[in-house]
Amino acid sequence: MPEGHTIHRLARRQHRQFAGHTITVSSPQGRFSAAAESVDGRVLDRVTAHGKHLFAWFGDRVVHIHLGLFGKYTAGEGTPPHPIGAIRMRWTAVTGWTDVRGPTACEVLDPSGVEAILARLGPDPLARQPQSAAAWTRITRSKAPIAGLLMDQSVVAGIGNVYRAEILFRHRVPPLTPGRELAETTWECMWADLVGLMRSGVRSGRIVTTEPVHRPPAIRGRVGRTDANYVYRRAGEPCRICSTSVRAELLSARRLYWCPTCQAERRHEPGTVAGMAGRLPAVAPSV
DNA sequence: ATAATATGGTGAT
DNA sequence: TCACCCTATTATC
Repeated sequence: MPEGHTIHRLARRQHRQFAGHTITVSSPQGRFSAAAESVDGRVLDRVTAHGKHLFAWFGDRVVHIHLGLFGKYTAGEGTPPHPIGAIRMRWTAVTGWTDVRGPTACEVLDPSGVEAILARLGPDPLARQPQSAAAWTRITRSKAPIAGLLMDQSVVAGIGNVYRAEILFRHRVPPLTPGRELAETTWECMWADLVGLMRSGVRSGRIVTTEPVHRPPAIRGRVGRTDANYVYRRAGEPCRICSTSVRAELLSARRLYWCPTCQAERRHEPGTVAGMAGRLPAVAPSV
């Protein structure tokens, strides 16, 4: 389930488990064997993340992972299990092991290769010092729909289909609003909200975007799988706020979910906080 | 058993 | 806009 929060969570976990240790790097599946050899037996310095990209630094060689839609990591302590399925890359160290399956990208880069990737990514809400300015510059100069811009990793890095749908709902923004028609105050609210939601996602390992008041009481403190979001994957179900049937349509080959009532077209009113005013608190929900 | 689907991205047309 | 890559899980026959 890889949106930005997943990658940052992995980076943190891998850093904690493996940094400072000698790593045995292999490719049970074989497709990464040659590159694995170039970092095998090195000491891992650190693991970093930007957007959906993961970087494991071994001196001047950097393993770059992008999980894509299907990629997954598994990990554990002790000796690794017998390989089952297609394990592209496996690490083993005295502290344990980790496997990755199905990544879109699994390659060894030099630092300039990393720079090239970072250069084409927009600001990441999960950065230590989140900087929204560059994203706003792109949005306010574009006539493309805001729903598309949010998914464009060169505008904002780390948002995926869930955060996209949910952040638009939480700020009552019609998904097809051209970027240039979005009020700056609305964008500032959306960005601040993204920072909170995604940080909460890193902590919990899931994407919970509903406010407690909009979902049934949590059972044993656990938010139900079907109660975690407002519109994502809820096509045809009643909106949690107004009961209108949630709609879904394909936009650039990705399914877009929204409530046609809560996110209705409305006249742009410069200088007003069109977003969360009077509707949702400007804080991330407690999970 | 087979098909559809999924939180993503690239490169050709 | 489309074809395609990657893998696992869920839905349908």
